[in-house]
Amino acid sequence: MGESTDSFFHKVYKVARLIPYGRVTSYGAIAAYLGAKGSARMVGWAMNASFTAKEDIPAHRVVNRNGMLTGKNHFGSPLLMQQLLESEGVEVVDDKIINFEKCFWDPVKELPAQE
DNA sequence: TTGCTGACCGACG
DNA sequence: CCGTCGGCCAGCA
Repeated sequence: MGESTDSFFHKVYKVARLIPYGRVTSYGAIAAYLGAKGSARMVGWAMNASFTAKEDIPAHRVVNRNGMLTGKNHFGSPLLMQQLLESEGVEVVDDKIINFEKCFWDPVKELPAQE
């Protein structure tokens, strides 16, 4: 069953909403889970559009593979992304997540196969 | 319609 | 270690 009635963006949002509180994942991990490993850029693009989405998307829980807050400039304030993460107990220093491996949540491992 | 661009990633020298 | 390049593909002028 897995029709493609859902757009790629919508699939990205669905996964993003499943990221547990206090955990983070990467653009590439979400792309890989959706079976489009090479489309990590599209995940970032989807996050950019997530602000206009009707539902709340925890975009601050999505960082790049190095655990760096590369998308911080797309939040209202460049400090907002870090503040949101720290409010969840995620330590951030110099735009980089401390103990990234520990906070990392991999949808490919944590979630069942995509529909 | 064509041709950029982009919150990425991995490979190469 | 560092810079650069190709690939991926949805939006937009």
